[in-house]
Amino acid sequence: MASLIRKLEQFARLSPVDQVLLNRASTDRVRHFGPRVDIVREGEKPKDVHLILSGWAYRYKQLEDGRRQIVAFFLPGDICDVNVFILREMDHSIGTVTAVSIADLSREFFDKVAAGHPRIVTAFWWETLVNAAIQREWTMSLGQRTALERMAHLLCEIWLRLRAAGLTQGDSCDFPLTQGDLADATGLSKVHVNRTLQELRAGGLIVLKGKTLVVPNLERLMQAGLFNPNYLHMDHEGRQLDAAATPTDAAVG
Amino acid sequence: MASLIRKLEQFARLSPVDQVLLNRASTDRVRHFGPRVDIVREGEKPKDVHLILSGWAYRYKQLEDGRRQIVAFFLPGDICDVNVFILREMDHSIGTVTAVSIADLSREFFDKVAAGHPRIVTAFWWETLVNAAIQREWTMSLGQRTALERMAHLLCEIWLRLRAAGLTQGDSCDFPLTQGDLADATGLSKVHVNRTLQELRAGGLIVLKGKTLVVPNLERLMQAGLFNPNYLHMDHEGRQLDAAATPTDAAVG
DNA sequence: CGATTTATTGAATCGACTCAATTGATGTGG
DNA sequence: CCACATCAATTGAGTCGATTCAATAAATCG
Repeated sequence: MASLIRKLEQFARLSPVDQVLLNRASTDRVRHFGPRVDIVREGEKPKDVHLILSGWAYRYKQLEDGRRQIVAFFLPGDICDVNVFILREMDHSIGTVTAVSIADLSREFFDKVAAGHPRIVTAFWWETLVNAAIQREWTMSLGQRTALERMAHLLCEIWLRLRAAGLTQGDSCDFPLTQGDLADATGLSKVHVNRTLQELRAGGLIVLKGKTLVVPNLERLMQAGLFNPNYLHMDHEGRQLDAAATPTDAAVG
Repeated sequence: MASLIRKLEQFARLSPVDQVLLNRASTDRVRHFGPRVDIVREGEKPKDVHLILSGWAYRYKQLEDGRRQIVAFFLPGDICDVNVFILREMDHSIGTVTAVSIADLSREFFDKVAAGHPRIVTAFWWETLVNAAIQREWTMSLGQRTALERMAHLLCEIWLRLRAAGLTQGDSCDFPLTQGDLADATGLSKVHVNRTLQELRAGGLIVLKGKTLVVPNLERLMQAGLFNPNYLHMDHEGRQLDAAATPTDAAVG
């Protein structure tokens, strides 16, 4: 599908044959889910790899006593976990935020890719490495950043990822997460998320209302979140150093 | 080297040819570092993949103002990041705790593996997926677990990983981390780490003195840390196969 | 439209932090 | 091998960021 190819092309030049393969894989076995539903549950045997075609989802883990941590967000074009099926069981669950469409990618698809599509292999490695970097950055946020920084940082990450996927319109975007979701993602309480968002609003860093987020000045939000975009590794081929200093119009893709 | 092969064999059966290749790669270009030294720095162009032959190291990120987060520990047999060199620059640093020996694995090595050693490819994917799972678990810890749970959890993880590498002796092991390291890894202050360790000691969950850790009762420590080992994916099919190789003191250097 | 979820506000509390000082290890050079 | 310096661990006291509890207001939905 468009946003996956677009994303992967950021990194590796895909041949027409590569693209045909990806297109076929992403239209072959498609499933649809409603909002607030589990796609995958901890303990299950992973059968396929999931490609998000549309909608938002998250990866989460839960403790016996109910404490829940969202450990990642999935946006359109994201692949849940390249090659997970080599593991015996899932160590986490995946749930939807909005209605979601996914394509199931089979083991056979990956075997085929491995056998004859080196560019896609490289692109998948890149996706994997970036996801790992994002996860590290979350660790950093939860360990070191204050509530305000953490929230600002998360919003920057989502914003840049949405923008790279072509899902922002000017300085605004759809934003279906509730404050409860943000709480589970940032490790804060719902109440404190509310207060933190108010602080960001008061500083003119965001406008968040209904299910729309507006970022009037990405630079300032990045500063507030001590956000350094290097970990997203959106800067390959011709892109210059210092993507941080480059304002919004340096859209990716 | 022994502990890498041992680890990978846990997951995939490696052929003699596979093993020769790995052995050659891990004795080919070896470097030695002192304790408390950086092996890799944020911003550098990743040139090789590093395999830890001996010693402890960590991956860390740092903010402008000095706040530092350790995001992962490396123990003997660990590979820093399969395939990192496809990224333009490092988004984090790697530093040593003790003296460390590493082998540098080149791009050519990985190309060779990809071309003719499917078992190693699978094993590397497994390593990658497990590392990702560990990172998620850290996110969970930092976001949801209390100081005590967090510390207990971290100690469990390190313990199991050391044990899998054959680096525990009965119920004790070498433990070169300072309370400052533990603070940077758990997102707690040094003072609070100290108090948390005392609490664990008082509960008889650990004995930590000098640079030695004793875990008298792993079960209880796991309970204290709400530790579920599933995320380490140590339970796979391949393990049954080699009943011959028993976990004794297989040399690590 | 009532029902339910989501967002907001206030007040009291607590876990973890900072500051600051002391003790205990470890290490090094004379 | 001691003396000194340094780094790591411990303890106490006061503070603060974020939490919990609790209630109300505003959206959203069937």
